[in-house]
Amino acid sequence: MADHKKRDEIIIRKLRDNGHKITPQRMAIVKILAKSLGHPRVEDIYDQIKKDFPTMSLATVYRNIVLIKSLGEILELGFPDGSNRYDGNKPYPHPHVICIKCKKIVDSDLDSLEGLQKEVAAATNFKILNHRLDFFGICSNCMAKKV
Amino acid sequence: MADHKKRDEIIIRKLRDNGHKITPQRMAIVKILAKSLGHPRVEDIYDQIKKDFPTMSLATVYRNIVLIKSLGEILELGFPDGSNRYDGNKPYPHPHVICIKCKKIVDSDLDSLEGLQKEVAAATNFKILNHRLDFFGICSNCMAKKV
DNA sequence: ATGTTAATTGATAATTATTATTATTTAAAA
DNA sequence: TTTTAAATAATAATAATTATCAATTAACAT
Repeated sequence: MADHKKRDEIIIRKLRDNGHKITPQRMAIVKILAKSLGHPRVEDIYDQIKKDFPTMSLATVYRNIVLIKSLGEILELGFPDGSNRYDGNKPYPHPHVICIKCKKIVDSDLDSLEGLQKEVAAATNFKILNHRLDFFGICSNCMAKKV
Repeated sequence: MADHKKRDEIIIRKLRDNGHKITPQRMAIVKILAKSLGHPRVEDIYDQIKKDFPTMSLATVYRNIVLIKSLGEILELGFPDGSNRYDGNKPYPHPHVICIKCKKIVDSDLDSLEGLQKEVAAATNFKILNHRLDFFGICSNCMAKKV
């Protein structure tokens, strides 16, 4: 919880340092991004905030996500099915494990892929800047259901 | 080239075996998927085929991609920016190296991630079925340009 | 505290990629 | 050939995101 508060503050400071105003809507979006552990979608964020800001526009959520993303403070996870989710707590690339049944996303604690990355860079002559690794499968919960 | 021809035939046979008709449009789509090494987009396929079939409908391209994908004969690469590309030659998961400037996609010859996959499965208690690994960077060509 | 101003917002239109619909055509089997 | 279910072309519908623009407001300077 102390961590989440810190994430808020880090993101807000970054916004201020870059000359952006802190509106109540923006603050609310940052707080949700910082505290939610479940990789929320735009709609999840929108729905949550509408409780406090019934007039909140969906466009405002999109705009702020673009902004905060451009500052490097959230990680955008675009999936093959076209859906997007956001991680406001670990804004750097890290492997995810995704349940194809319940759509739950779990962060993996795998060591970094630096070794692989260097290998690939050498083989392809690319300057590698970023990577993305997802594992798709079925979580133990959904497995137990055996539907 | 013999390889490409073989890919054609493999996909066509798979279609026949599953009771699908081989129309000229379908054949053309398969041929392009089988011979193009550049991970074409739907539009690329559409544009190429329109040379031979000026009345080809875009929907036909989509329909056939869905079909061939459902037979496991092409790999769909949905990217974080929402774009989709298709690989008709290596329909199983393999790492890609993508240039963020010129959008070129190179197949990596990395060994499989089976080790990692097992590690992740054990740590998360998931049954892992699939994975996706992309490296993003700048290719040597774009690097040289130094724009 | 108040005024000023550029940034931000809300509302909604536009865009883009994909999917659905439907009348027509056609590949493949009888 | 004839038959028929599958496939196609044309286009409408959908869904997610982005653009537009008039109205509002946070932050700074009085």
